[in-house]
Amino acid sequence: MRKVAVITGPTATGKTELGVRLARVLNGEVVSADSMQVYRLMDVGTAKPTEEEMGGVPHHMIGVADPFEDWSVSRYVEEAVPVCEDILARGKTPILVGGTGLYIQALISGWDFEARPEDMGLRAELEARFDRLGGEALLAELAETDPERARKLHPNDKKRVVRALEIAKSGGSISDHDRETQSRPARFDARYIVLNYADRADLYARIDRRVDKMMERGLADEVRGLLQMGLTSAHTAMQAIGYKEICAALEGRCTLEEAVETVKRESRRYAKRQISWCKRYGPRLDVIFEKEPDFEKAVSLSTDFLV
RNA sequence: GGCGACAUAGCCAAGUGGUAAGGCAAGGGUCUGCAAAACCCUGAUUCCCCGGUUCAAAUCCGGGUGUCGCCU
Repeated sequence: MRKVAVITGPTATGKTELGVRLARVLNGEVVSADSMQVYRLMDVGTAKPTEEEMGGVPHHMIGVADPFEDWSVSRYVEEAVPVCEDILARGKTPILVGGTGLYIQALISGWDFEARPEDMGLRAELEARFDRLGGEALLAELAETDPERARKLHPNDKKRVVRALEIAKSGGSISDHDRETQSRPARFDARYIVLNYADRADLYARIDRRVDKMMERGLADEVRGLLQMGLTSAHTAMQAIGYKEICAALEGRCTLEEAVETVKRESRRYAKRQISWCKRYGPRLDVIFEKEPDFEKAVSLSTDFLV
């Protein structure tokens, strides 16, 4: 009942391929859980599956937003939940594939983000005050309305302190909201399949190789095109690894070679954070590859686990 | 061959007599509306080697080794 298979793990482990293979044997459809593949025109740098790689398996939540849009988890949940429900209603299995932990967690859990319109003016104002007065001061302010949250946040954590204050200003409390959403039952019965490599060095080597391939496939041209369209670092889409660094090179702030090295390094660090996030998942199957990925084995382990 | 400079953590690097800053990388971690984001934690019983001066040396002196530069 409402069973969803989740395929996750650090970047460059073969989530996409396993997703497609599993979709075939399970009669499923892939729902991407990737915060950057949602954007159109960002294909090579986000390692979006090609038509060929999708192999006829329906894929959802890819290229559903314009790079200029302010996309976020809330939009993701808003759109991905109905997609999963539709797949289930048609008697098929949603296969959630991606490395954005927050998106996966938000989708599976009962979290919702509705009824709280973004107030960019307020946010900008709070950010300015944070810069002027410091984190301790704003945290003290937050403590007046949400002491619980204030205790948990670090004074340097500008993003979260500002966010908590935004909610406080509109009369709410993140702690109350969290408690409320936490008490809800999960939306789906998720089974987690976590991909990784036995030896971190092998994963890192794959990441490096993949970045080189992205360059061969024209990542620089893709970034150039986006810049020409007017995309700037102010847009969320430009936070994507591979894009911001190449952008720096195109603007003459470093050489292309340096940018590529930075992309590799940032991708490795990103993978490390993903590994850390993955440790929280519940009913799970760890598929650990040795030197090379073994998808035959991964599929058979996964199907056993899911049935 | 001579002269000079330098030698501090994987890398960059501060410190010039009082008990080893900082940055980057690496590792670990947090995560409820930008998440490929943001944030937190961890590292030299020791400063190229040997000897000396001193209560005390990464810091001063002598020698050695290495690197770089200049000169012949």
